Amino acid sequence: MSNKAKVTIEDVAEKAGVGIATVSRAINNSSGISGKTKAKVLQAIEELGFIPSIAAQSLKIRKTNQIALAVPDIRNAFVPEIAWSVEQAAKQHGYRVVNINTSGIGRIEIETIRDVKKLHVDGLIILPLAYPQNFVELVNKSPVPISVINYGKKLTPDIKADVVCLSQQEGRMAMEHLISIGRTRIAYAGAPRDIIEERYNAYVNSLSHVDVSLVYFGEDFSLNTGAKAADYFKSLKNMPDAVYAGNDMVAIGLINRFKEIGVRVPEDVAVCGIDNNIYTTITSPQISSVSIMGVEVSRLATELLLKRIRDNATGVYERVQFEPRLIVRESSVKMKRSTTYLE
Amino acid sequence: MSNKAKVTIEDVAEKAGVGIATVSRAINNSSGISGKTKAKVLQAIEELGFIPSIAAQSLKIRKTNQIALAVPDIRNAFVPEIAWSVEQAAKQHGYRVVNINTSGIGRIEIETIRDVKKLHVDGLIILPLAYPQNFVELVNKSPVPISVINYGKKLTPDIKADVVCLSQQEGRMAMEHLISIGRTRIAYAGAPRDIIEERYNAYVNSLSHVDVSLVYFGEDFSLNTGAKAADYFKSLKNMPDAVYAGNDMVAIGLINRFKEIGVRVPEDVAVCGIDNNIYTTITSPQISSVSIMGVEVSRLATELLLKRIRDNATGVYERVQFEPRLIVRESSVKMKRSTTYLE
DNA sequence: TAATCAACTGGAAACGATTCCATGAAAAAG
DNA sequence: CTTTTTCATGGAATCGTTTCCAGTTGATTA
Repeated sequence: MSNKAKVTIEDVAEKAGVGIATVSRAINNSSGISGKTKAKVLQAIEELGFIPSIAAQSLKIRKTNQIALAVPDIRNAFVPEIAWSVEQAAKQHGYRVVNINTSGIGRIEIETIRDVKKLHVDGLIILPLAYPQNFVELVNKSPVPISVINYGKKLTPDIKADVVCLSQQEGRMAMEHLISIGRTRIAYAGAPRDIIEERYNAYVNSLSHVDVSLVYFGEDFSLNTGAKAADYFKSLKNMPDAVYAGNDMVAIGLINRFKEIGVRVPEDVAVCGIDNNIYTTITSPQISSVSIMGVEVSRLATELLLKRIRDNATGVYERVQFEPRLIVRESSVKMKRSTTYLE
Repeated sequence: MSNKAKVTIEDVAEKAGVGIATVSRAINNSSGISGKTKAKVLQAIEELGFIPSIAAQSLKIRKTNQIALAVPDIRNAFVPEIAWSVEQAAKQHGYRVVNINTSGIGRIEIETIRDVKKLHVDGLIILPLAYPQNFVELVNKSPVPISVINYGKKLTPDIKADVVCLSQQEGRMAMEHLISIGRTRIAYAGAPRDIIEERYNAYVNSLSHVDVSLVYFGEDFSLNTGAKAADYFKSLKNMPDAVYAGNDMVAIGLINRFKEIGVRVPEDVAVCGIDNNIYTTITSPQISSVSIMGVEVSRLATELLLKRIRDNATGVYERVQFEPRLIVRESSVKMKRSTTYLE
């Protein structure tokens, strides 16, 4: 770590034999500067290794070129690709990303929005989990633009933020897939829970008749629930020929356990999960799943936020829905390559 | 998004009937201010909803309260917990974290270090992958302190950065574990590769005699290599009774394939991986592995960096080694709970 | 009571950029 | 060859803090 004294715009100006205003024009390549002078200044900048003080710029132009990304927990399976996607999109536009983990705790989600100014950012992308009471209210009084990545609750239309979400077709797509491959006794494994109960509803709605013996409600959407569901289904006289898992963790638990107790996937039972999280490709068989389009959703959320920042706009907030996408893998359709992995 | 005019320190001063210097003292609770005045000021701050301009503070005190974290790719299995750990540690000290993905590309690692000033941070934590030629040189001329999370090359001792790494005992620990549970025909699966060839060396050094038929070198450290290794080992007249996998991805590929071809893990073959990445717990059986201590390593790297920033120190750079830790799971030792998952 | 001293306090000068505005030179128009 | 217009240019003000330094006040001491 070396420590030369800071080179300022004034040093550059002196070296180039021009005024500081001119140097500024060269840096920001604004108009009103001749090509010749500009070259001279750029030359001086190069020689001195001058880098403008971002603090000073920020103070003056009231922009930080930073956005914040608040997610529940970067360690959650579906989050890293979102963080990655946001960072890529932001970088393209010259923005840096400050990462915040809210732990899905309402209090922290609240603080993040309320004290967004303390983050020194021009905007905020938030993926809420807790959806605290006053969520919309806080968003609406935020001093900086906000984009919401909404995988949870329906948000009231009066929210002053761009919202990117999924059309709630994940469940239907998974079910249609299982039906389309000729399965007739399709089971459900998951948990009842308000935020994503749509996934169970989709199950019910996709069937003309629900056989309640084929519904397994565990406590949560975990590996464990999947494993227990597998045991349960195996114990039935009349086993299902397919399982629609409420999410991928359940699907993984299910498949692992099925393999242990001699149920073949997909021959005996086809399995389809939801989320298309990163784990779906490391299991064997790899798991068919419905993608929640994390990369696309978060990229758009970023683009919308940056656009709003750039335009300094406050009107006409966007609300975009992505279609989930079915990714067929080995857990529902027998494939040739069952031993080796692609990529 | 609302837009009141910015409340400045002057507004506060006026409201509280004091000078701006006094307000500043109250904010930073510096000395030289009476309790009474301070209360008055704090009251005014509260009423006006004043939040100091970070840009102005940064400009004046030459600190940003931000650090950057440069990792290869947040989507890599072992990275999220590092990012999480860094963020937690930083937050405790009032620092924000700017995340950078280098993609493990040397050019980007170089740029990140060289242009660290453009990141508007007080320090940098970098987890290099490419280790470009001039890595040390660039680090040494960085204008801000750097901490290196070093899972790769040995770094020359003249590097002007705190370095946190692992004692290179991962391989030995995995091998000792397999030996200690009574396995005698221990195989190796992985790839030859300079950075972590130590892992293969550990294999050789842990054995009095190396049976070359038990060494499988694939092209990389991937699931695929693991799957192919499984096929290879199965094809042997005299199968190994344990496999030491060069990393967890190989171990996963190995185990998945073993299950498919009727080799029981751990009964027939015990498997131990390295990295203790997050996938090890979602497979069945869960995988025994040697932890590279990502959380601890990165937390310390963060603490050291912040300490150096705070002390404005340039001398006596730390070089800390962590001991890897063996995590025994189901792939090496038969356990009761093979169906359900803990946590 | 006067002198000394400590503790508060506020004005003003930074910090390092951007940008308005006035100025001068050069180019275009008459 | 003037007069007008255009274009570059630099000086100075400004962004919102922190902090030096000098001044005020009230308490302590002789």
